[in-house]
Amino acid sequence: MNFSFEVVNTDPTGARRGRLATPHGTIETPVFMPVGTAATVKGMTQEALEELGANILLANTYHLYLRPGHELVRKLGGLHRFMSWPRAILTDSGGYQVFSLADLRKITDEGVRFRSHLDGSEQLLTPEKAVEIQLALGSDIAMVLDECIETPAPRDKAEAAVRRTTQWARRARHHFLEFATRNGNLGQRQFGIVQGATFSDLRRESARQVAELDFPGYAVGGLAVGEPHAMTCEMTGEVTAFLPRDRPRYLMGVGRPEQLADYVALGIDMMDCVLPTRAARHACLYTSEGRVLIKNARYAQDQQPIDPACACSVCRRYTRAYLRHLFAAGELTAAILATHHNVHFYLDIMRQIREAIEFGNLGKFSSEMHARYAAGPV
RNA sequence: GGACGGGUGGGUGAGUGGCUAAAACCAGCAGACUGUAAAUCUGCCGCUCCUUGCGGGCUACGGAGGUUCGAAUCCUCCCCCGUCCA
Repeated sequence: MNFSFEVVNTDPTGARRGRLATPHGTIETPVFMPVGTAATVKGMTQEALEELGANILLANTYHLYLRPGHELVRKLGGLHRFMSWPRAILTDSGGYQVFSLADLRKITDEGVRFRSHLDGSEQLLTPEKAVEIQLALGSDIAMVLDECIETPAPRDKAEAAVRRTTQWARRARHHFLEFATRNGNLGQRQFGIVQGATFSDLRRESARQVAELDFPGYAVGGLAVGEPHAMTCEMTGEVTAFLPRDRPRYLMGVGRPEQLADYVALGIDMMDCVLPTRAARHACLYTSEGRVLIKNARYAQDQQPIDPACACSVCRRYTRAYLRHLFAAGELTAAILATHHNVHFYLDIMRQIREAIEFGNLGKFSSEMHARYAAGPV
């Protein structure tokens, strides 16, 4: 199956209903991609993800490079076969680790030197290396290595990150096209990434520069890393206006349940976030009425499901009281059930968003979500 | 009956004269989490008062007395627990 993207519908807000075809299946967009950094969505099996209708997962270049190693994965038939995931995979480049492992790395124009958090060994990740690792993994979509910085950031730092991100994108693009031609590529596509922190002009400039490299898809990076939601939206809007309409747009690392529709309304087609899975492991459950902090004493005798309006298998079978007990007891099943529910909830939000775009009432959906989540934990 | 060892905040358990309302861990309560170094991290955790502060008062280290400016810490007696000897 060839890689292609088509916008099948738009609504007045600027939201797009689309279809992204990959070698591992066609994805209805806007889409939310559960994060499976180390070739697993923590707390979930691949069969469960398939049942929930996840059509694309995220995995991480840097983490899989360190362990088990991209060459091993290649030898074992690529990431899809290795982890037995027949649907699409997008691999992040390690750019986020530039941000999150700030105290363990050093950036130069050449690339990023990491001190491995696993064994302390020094590792060099370059734009070219990130390309090669991802080709070995065989993901459907490979991200270029970028420099992700915190927000708010000083102007000069943001400028430097944009300059380097563009420079790296150029190198990554060339290397990808050349290396793939020489060594074979089973249909992987490469996405560019826009940076620019919270500066509108830098965001626009970054978008313009990266778009020149003619990627089949574009990501907006470096957002939701400290700035307020309104700023995230403002910057996203600045960028999407400058990206080609016929290519998928991926807003990296977002968001909270009530924020997803906002990004979609700004023309975003793809999102990913660790929040549903991480929060689940930390006993934070997302529901149609807001967040449920299931460890709270108030749920000790609550015989309702997590979310009475939810159709997931966990809500059909287990009570809040039982979930609370599992968390209190430190049982692994707590994380498994909570993760299942939250991922279902996120994927269901996306289903509703896609439907809302078709019916032209995405704005209404968005304001309802915000209203329900405004009050804090239920 | 005797010899040792020991009794500390909900639990385990540090502390052997003032820096101790008393370490640490657990439990409990609450919160955070946005391209995952996260089954993690943070705060509170004797009672009480207020002008919420490195604030005041009270109570507290088995019990009762005592020494001392000052005691969970030293002394005396008593109670209880454990081990061993009769």
